Amino acid sequence: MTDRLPHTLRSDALDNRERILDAARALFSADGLDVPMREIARRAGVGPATLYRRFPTKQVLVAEAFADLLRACRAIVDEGCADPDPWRGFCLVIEKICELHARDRGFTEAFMSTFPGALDVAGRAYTLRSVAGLARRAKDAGHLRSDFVLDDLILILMANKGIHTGSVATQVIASRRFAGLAIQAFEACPQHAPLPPAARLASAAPDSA
Amino acid sequence: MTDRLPHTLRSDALDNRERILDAARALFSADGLDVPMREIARRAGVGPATLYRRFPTKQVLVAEAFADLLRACRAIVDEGCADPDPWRGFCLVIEKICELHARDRGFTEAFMSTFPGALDVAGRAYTLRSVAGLARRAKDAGHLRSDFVLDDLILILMANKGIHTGSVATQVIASRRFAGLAIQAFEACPQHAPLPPAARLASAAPDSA
DNA sequence: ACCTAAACGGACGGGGGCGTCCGTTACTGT
DNA sequence: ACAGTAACGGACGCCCCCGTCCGTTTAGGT
Repeated sequence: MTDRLPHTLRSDALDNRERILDAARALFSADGLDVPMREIARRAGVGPATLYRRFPTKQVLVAEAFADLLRACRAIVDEGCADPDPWRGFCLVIEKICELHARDRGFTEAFMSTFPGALDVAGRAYTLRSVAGLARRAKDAGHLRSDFVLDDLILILMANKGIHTGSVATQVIASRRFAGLAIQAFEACPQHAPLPPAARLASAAPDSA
Repeated sequence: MTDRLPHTLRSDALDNRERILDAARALFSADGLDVPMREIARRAGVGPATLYRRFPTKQVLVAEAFADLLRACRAIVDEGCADPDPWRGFCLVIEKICELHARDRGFTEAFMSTFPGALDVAGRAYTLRSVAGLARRAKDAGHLRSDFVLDDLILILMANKGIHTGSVATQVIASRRFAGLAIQAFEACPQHAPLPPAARLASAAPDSA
């Protein structure tokens, strides 16, 4: 290494980085995002300085820790959009994302931007647009109620976040039940009473659905 | 006053007590339960010691601060139960309680026993039983879906808690919309797909509904 | 084997919340 | 008016978290 600026980490550094991410994922998942940085460091078997050297701010750590889970989230949306039956795809998105959030408390907080900007906004906007298209098709197929707006999905996700139980197991069960209720509410139905107006929740919503 | 143990407070003490409760209500309502005790004291214009003298623990303060709101909550349930149309009463309970929670963040946290034991369990159990009776009648009338269980109501309340927005105004709008969706999901409907099983959330539920 | 710099982590100072003690203030009843 | 005591609040010590510095260790190229 005769050159400056080594863009490659030393083997031990890389190892520690991986252990830190593992520890962060485990703790965030169980206890939410507000675990002390030092506890992550302790669990990873490194000093606080090492943690801060690798991830200068908590947001960076959160973003890196949940990068693949966020990818999984986007994959779910893509899978739903790929379904030939738009209503089935729509239901699948709700069910799977609710379950994902039920399994990981930290991810939910990160996803809902408790830490603003922790997750990339660009991808989020794109994902929202995909879901909007899916909803459009589900409406045209006559399965999704016509007064559904994208904000309703955000609303449901936010609401799902509020479900806290003791264990992850019951959390998942409760969340599944909730998703079932939500789907029921979204399904087009002849007796269809008009809903109260929706609140504007998503920042970007060019045409609402 | 020649006797010991004055069970009556001095006038200034009583005044301060009232100001503390007001400050606590205002701050809890806006920011949730985890505002620092000192900030409540500061806002009330008293020293920290006075606050701790009057309310030895935060739970006591919370319980006293939300006593009347809790009464309002019970009044809503009573009103719903008194409605000759059980389904209308049931809807009213959901709508009003959701709105109440939307208006006061601290009350929601207290109600959901983020602080365990902050609100009296006895009254809660009684209230739950009342709602159970109401649900029973709404089912018999054929308006509430038959697979509804009391835990679903808890679930909805927990979910409603998860809805956070910037202002109280949008919070209420969002919560109203959510209540509308919940009611829609609970309404008996011919196309009625079976729901995923419910999780056990309420501690006391002798016969579930 | 050796040298260099990357990497490490113990330790520090700062900030904030908590609950309590104690000297001072000011109600209240005579 | 006065005494006596309830009530007050500034200040203290404790703990936990944060982010950084610096002396030490160790990987990795020669």
